[in-house]
Amino acid sequence: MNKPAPHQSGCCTPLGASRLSAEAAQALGADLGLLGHPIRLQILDLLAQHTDQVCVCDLEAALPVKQPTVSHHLRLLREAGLIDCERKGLWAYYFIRREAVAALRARLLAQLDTLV
Amino acid sequence: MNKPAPHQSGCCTPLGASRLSAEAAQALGADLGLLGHPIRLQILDLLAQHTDQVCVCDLEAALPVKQPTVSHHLRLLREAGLIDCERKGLWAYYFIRREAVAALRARLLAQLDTLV
DNA sequence: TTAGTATATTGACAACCTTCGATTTACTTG
DNA sequence: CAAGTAAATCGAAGGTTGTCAATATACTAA
Repeated sequence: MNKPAPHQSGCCTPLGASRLSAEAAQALGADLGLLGHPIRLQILDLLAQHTDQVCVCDLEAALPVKQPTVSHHLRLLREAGLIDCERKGLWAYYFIRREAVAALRARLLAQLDTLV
Repeated sequence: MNKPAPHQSGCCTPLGASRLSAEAAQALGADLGLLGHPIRLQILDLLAQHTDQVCVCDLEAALPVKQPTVSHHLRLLREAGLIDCERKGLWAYYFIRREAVAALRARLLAQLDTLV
């Protein structure tokens, strides 16, 4: 991305680079973007309040979207490592990976702290 | 959204409702979605590391997008109350509203804690 | 008043995301 | 084996979001 010529008049002193690199902002944005969807938040919440595994059919029943959509969001959360599943015959049982959620929480918190 | 008939076979015990209501999930998702963009994160970071106000032209110089795009993201952040600005003649000086960021941080933290 | 400048807004376009019907896959059971 | 079922995947439609050129706005200064 080529920057335009700076202003000629002295409105201000030029800033240094952001502490947050473009790559770091991209990564943090991806984390936040993953969490930033109501269905995914509800899935995480449902899984978080059950110590045992939860069958997909129960998630479908608790959520206001159809089966392929639930499956899609489960995939995104699984690919991000926040949840995992175990297949037992026909059924799939999902569970939250609390250590991954805790790590994500810690990362977000660390970044948010620098903004306050 | 009409739910399909539940399975006939006993794969599991039906879940109760999520602790996170659909509305709460929507609101939390909006908060996260606002933060979940690299340019907005960089803007917040740039403003956060300066105690004084920052001229728009400096933000433009520090970001890899063009002027209207910067203006667009500044508007979203301002409408969310996370930043504000003061116009001085031709120039606009933006600043972070640390108490609003802190409130957002607290809200996110409270919700994330229930997931761990 | 005229020319010039910084920022905001508009409008159009592209990229991305979400959703769901249809289908496939993988399994169980008769 | 064939029939049936749960979940994943595919593919298309619709919606939202991000981007920028062009323009408008609001101000300064000659």
